[in-house]
Amino acid sequence: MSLRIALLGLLTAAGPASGYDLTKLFESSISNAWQARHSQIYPELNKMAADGLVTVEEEGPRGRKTYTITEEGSAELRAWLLAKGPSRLYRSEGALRAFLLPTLEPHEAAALLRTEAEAYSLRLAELEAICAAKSAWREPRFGEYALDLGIRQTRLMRDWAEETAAVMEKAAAAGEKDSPPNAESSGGEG
Amino acid sequence: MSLRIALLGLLTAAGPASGYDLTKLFESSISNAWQARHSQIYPELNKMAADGLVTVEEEGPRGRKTYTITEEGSAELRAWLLAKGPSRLYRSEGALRAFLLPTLEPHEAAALLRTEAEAYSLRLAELEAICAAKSAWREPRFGEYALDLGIRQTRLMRDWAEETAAVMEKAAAAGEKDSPPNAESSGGEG
DNA sequence: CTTTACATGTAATCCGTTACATGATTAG
DNA sequence: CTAATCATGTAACGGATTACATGTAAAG
Repeated sequence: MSLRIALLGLLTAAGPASGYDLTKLFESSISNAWQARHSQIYPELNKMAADGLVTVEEEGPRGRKTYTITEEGSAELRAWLLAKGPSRLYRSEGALRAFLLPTLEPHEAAALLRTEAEAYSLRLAELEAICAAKSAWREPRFGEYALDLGIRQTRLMRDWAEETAAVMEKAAAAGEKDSPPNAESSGGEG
Repeated sequence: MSLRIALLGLLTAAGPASGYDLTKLFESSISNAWQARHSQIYPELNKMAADGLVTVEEEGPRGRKTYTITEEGSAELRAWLLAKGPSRLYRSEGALRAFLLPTLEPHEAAALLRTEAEAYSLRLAELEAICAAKSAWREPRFGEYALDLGIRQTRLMRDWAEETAAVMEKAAAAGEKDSPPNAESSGGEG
């Protein structure tokens, strides 16, 4: 369902667009929250057309089909947004990796975190560049809020990675993986 | 692949466990980053056993099978963590919703954001409670870093939602959906 | 003419969710 | 005896990825 909703949102925000356009829009705008490849988008658009949520208003040069959202499509999008329900589907390979890092030796984990932090820095720079030179949306502020969110999230990941790396480096320096932070008395626990 | 890795990680961190245990561990620990139901976990464990990544060391009362990670399993987990590649699979229905909010009227969006913010507040309280009374992991600090990350992310979402709600409320009060923030001179930019 | 970008699709496979199905053990 | 919890599984369906497949138009 989410893919369908995302497409309806993009069509609302960017105006009529082809599957090709929507594929690129996905990458350049919404990929921070959701991802889809053209192989998923094209069939979905066909289904949506069959369901009356979009129409093909115009056919261009090389088989290009320009989709326009219908009233029914707008209603569907609106209904989805207004329907509550804490349907919080969330998956992040980055967070999963973060979770599993302590299964490595501290110095290994620290090194990885530093690398990750750098990647997040780069990503952050990209996002800030997009923020500076943003494309023309039909809806003026569309994407701005989400971009803001994306920047905040990326910054958070970078900071977390760096701080955690620092902690792990300290642990590595302190000697061992299993030694607790306070290295004074050895509390015997099973 | 991620599911398999997550299970290997949990078996490393928590020690031998049954599919049932792992299902609960998923919910209580890693659900902030990844989700899986028992219907996915049980078959996966069987496949992993077939692949030699885990073994059934012990069979308990009602068909209970206790899985233990093997050397091969540890190697697989380790390899996955050390193998880089910015394979950042990320999906968040919450972020998607955020992205699409500006397609609503500002006052509607604001109301939704307030609701979301409240939900995040609750979630935050839950996570902080887990943080206070955390369970005993085999690896001492396992899950701590990820929990810290989860708390930060939840707080970020709450704050973002509140701030964005404020902006939208202001926009709603200013009158219209399409009026830009600076209502003075119309800066002409292409 | 050749390369690049535009443009759309399908098929095989895998991942994930929901629903169905079963039964043992424990606590009251 | 009954209900709750423990414990494992399968089947049907839908969502997502990868690879395959095709062809047009524009730019050099």
